[in-house]
Amino acid sequence: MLTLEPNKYQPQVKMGRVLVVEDEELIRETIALTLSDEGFDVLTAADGSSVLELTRRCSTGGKSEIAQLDAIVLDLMLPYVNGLDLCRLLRHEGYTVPILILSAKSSETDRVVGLEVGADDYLTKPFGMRELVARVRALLRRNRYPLPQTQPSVLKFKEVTLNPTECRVIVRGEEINLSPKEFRILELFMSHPRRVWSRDQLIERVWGPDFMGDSKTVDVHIRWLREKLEVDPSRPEYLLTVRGFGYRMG
Amino acid sequence: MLTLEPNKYQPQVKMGRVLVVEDEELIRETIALTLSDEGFDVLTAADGSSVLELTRRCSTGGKSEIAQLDAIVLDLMLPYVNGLDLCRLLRHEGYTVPILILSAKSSETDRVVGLEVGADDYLTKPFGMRELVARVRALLRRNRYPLPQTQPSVLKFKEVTLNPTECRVIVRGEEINLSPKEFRILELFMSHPRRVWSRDQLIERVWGPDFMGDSKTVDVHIRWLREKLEVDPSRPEYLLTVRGFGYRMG
DNA sequence: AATTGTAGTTAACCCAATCTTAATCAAGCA
DNA sequence: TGCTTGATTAAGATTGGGTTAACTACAATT
Repeated sequence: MLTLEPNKYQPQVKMGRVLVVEDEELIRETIALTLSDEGFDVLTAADGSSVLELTRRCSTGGKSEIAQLDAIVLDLMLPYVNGLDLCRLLRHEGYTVPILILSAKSSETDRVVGLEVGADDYLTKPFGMRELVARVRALLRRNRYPLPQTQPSVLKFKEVTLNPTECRVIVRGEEINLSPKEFRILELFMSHPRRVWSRDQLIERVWGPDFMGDSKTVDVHIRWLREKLEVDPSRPEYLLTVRGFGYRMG
Repeated sequence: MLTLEPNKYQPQVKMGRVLVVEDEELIRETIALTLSDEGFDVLTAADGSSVLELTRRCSTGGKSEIAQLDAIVLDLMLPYVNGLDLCRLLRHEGYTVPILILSAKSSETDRVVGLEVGADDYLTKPFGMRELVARVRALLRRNRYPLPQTQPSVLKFKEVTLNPTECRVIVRGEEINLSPKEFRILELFMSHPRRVWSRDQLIERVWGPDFMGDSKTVDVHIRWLREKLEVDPSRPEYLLTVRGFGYRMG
C-alpha cells in the first residue's frame, strides 16, 4: 500500500520527500511520476489508514515517518478515512508538515474548510501538473531554511557557469577566481550569448559612462579572462574576437 | 499612498501585519476592511513604487518595514511597477515575507509563473473574501508554527549555530558573545549562505536606510566578527571577502 | 556626579590585488 | 609588402580591504 518512487534522474540537489495520498491509481501514479521527475522523493498511499500507520511507525528510531516528510499531497475523497479528518488528525497530533489538499469539491466553502482544518494549500480538480509542482515547490521553499533561490538564476554557457548572486564562476567543474572587472565582463557576455560587444559598449556597461581612459584596456581584461576560461587561450572557444567590431561569447 | 487601517474591534490576539497592494480602490478597501475585521493589522499600498519605498524605510530603526510584515497580498496589475517584478525583486533582495498573488490572469501558466517568481500562493480573480482570509491565515499559521525539521528555529552553518529567538550564537560548541550589530550581520549572512552582500546592502539591512555614515564601518564589524567566529581570523572560513563586491558566508 | 564598560564610528596606515598604460609582437587583410 | 588591428607582456599607478587605535555616545555601576 505504500511505495517509494525511485528518481529516474537522480538530481544532485535533494528536493524533499513528498507523500501522495490518493485512491485513484491513475491520478496517484501520474502525480508520483511527475513529482519524481521533478526531483522529489515520492511516497504514495492509496488510503487514509496507511497514512495513520505512518504516524505510528518509526523508521530510524525516534521521529515517526510523518515527521520526516517535507510535504503531503492529500486527496479528500478517500476510502475508510476522510481526507479532511486525516488532515485535522495530523494537526491534532502536532504534525506540522505542509499539506496540500486536492479535491473535486470546488466551492469556496469547501476550500475555506480545507484551509481551516490545517491545510496549507487547496487545489481543485481538475488541475494541471505544472501548477501542482509549482505549489508543492512553494510549500517546500517556504519551509526549507534558508530559502533556496526561487529561480536558479545562474547563467550557463557550455562548460561555464556563472552565479551572479554568489559571484562565483565554475569552469569545467572547477571554481575560478575572477577580478571584479573580469567578473562583470563575463556576466555581460553570458547574459547575452553570441552578441557582439564593441570595446566602447563594454566600457559603457562595465566601467560606466565616467570612464575617461583608453578602450584598449578592454583587450587586456579579455586576455586575462581567456587565461582563466579557455583550455587554450590562444585558440579561444568562449571569448571570440570579431575583428573590427569587438568581442563575442560563443 | 500608504495607510494603516485601524482595527475596529481590537482583538486581544495579534493576528499579524498584512500589506495589501492593489490599485483599484474598491477592491483594496474591501480586502483591507475584511482583513482588518478578521483581526489583522492592515497596511495598504496602491502601487508598486510605494512598496519599494517600504523596502528602504525603516520604522523602529533597524529592519526595513518589509521585514516586519507577516504577509503581502499583491495584485499583479499595478501601475508603474508590475506585480511580478515586484515579487521577484523582493525575493532577490532577500526578503522572505509570505506573498499571496492576486490576479485576473487565470491560466495555469500565469499561476506557475507567479509561484516560480517566489510567491507562496496565487489566487485568481474573482475570489471570495472568505477564501482570501483563509489563505492569508494559512500563510501566517505556517510562519507562526515553523516546522521543527524543515524550518528550524536555529540557523546552522558548518560549526556555527545561531538562534534568532534567543539571540545566542554557538561556535564549535562554545557560546560567544556578539554585539547587536554583529549579531544582525551574522543573522543576515546565515539566513542567506553563499550570497554576496555589498557593504551598502549590509548597511541597508542592518543599519537601516537612514544611516549616513561611511560604509567602511562594515569592514570593522566584519573584522570583529571574524575575531569571534574564525579559527584563524586572517584566514577566514566563514566570512569571506569577495573583492570588489562585498562579503559572503561560506 | 563620576567612573567604568560596551558599542559603534571614523581615520590612518599598510599591503596586495587589480587596473591602466605603453611598448612590442603577431596576425589578418589590401 | 605595408597597413591595421588585436595579442601579449611588464611596469607603474590605483584601489580596496585589513588592521589598529582614537574618539564618541551611551548605559550601568559606584
